[in-house]
Order: sequence, then C-alpha cells, then structure tokens
Amino acid sequence: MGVTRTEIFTEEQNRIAVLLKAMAHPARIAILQYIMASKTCINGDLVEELGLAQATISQHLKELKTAGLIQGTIEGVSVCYCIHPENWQLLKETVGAFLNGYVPNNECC
Amino acid sequence: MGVTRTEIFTEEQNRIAVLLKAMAHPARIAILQYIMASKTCINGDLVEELGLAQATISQHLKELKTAGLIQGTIEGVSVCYCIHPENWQLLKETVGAFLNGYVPNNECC
DNA sequence: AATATTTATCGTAATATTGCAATAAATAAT
DNA sequence: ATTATTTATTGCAATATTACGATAAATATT
Repeated sequence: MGVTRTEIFTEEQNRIAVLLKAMAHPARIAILQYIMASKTCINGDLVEELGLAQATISQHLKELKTAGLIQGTIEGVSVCYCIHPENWQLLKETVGAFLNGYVPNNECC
Repeated sequence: MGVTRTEIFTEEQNRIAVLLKAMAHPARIAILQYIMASKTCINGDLVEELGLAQATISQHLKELKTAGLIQGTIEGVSVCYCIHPENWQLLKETVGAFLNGYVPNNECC
C-alpha cells in the first residue's frame, strides 16, 4: 500500500494532477521562471543561478521535459531549453478551467 | 540529502510550489471538483464517491485545509467542507500570474 | 446510559521524491 | 589525439507521500 491509485480517477483528474505535480517544486518553479525570463535560453547558468548541484538541476529539467512543459535542443556542447509553446497553452487552459470551476455561492459554510 | 532546500528559493517560488503541491494528486483534484459541484457541501459522501478508505480521504481533506484551499465547519456529527473563497481567489491570481509569465517569442529553440 | 454515526488520528508498510557525488557521454578547443 | 566543457545517468541515503486498518473522539439516536 502507498501507491497512488490512478485507476480509480478520471483521465482528466489524473492529467491535471500530473501537470501540477510537475511544477510542484520550488526548484522547478524557479527553473520555469528563469527560462521564461531569459530570451537567449541557453542554460547551465541554472546551476549557479539556483544553488543546486548540476545533477539535481538536470533531474528537474528532465521531469519538466517528461511532463512536456519544456523542450530542449542540443546546441553544440550545451543544451537550449525553453517553454513548450503548445503544451504551455494547453496547461493554461487545463489548469485555468479547473481553477475557474469554482463559482462562489453564499449557500455554503 | 533528500530534503527540499526551501531556503535557497524565494518566498514566491515556495508559495507557488506549496499551492500546486496541495492540488497535485488525483484524489485531491477529485475532492475539489466534488466540493465545487455540490451546492450542499455536506461530505462523507466522498468516501463512497471516490473509492478510497475513510482515513485516506480524511488525510487528503486535512492537506487541502492546511493549504487553505478548503474550510470545514462542524455540522452536528458530520463536517461541512467547502472551497475557501478568498484563498481560492488568491490561488487563481498567484497561479494565473505564474502561468501567464510566459509570452511566446520565436527567438528561441 | 448505551449504541450508532461520523470524522480524526495513530501506527505502519510500500513507494516516491529529493539531493548529491561519481561517472559516463558527447562535443569543442588545443 | 588529448584535454576541457557541458549535460545525462547511476547509485545511493535521507525524507516525504500515499494508503489503510485500528482506534479514538465527538455528537446523535434510542
């Protein structure tokens, strides 16, 4: 026991949870913010920008990439990471729809 | 090793991560959706609605409450849970601002 | 008072996550 | 070719999360 029982939830619930989870770490938020801000988008700067080990950053980048939130293209010896435009749009729509699912009503609590 | 190093990130990055993490589980997405949909908002239905044990649901509710996303008022023997209106608004603004921080530019990747 | 109903908490097992050193892999520079 | 530079992967160790049975706590019902 101790495994998330994804099979009992809807596709949508799992999809939302996966997207949120991919972002649910301060390092990954920081990475995403940094990538958004940097127009040049060559990375490796991340290691000194955040105070984490290179292996740790690489791991977080992989998670973001697996979730489809960023994409990376090899640029010689380094890698250029940037936001995945289409998927980020989908993310905004999916999460936005979920968050806007709440309409305040004064009947409750 | 193995502990999230919150001290090296900004308040904002940690705050966003905590909020996302609170929602980053299909059971908690399902609970939030159910609470949003039910006008009456008396719960305990959740146990049969989702297929999880009562203790597990209670644990997830506690997490959502701790994060400030829901509030619960005692209603006799049962508890009435509903979305925390002000905090949900803040959540939308915080997460929204983060997600909208990306402006597509064709200079990259 | 005794019993039922509902939610919270505790204890525990299984698994997942986080972080880093060490090392590999792959290209660039000398 | 050899040496740097940069990123990925592997292999741990420390913690955190998820789930559930058992039990406690608190109010309703009989």
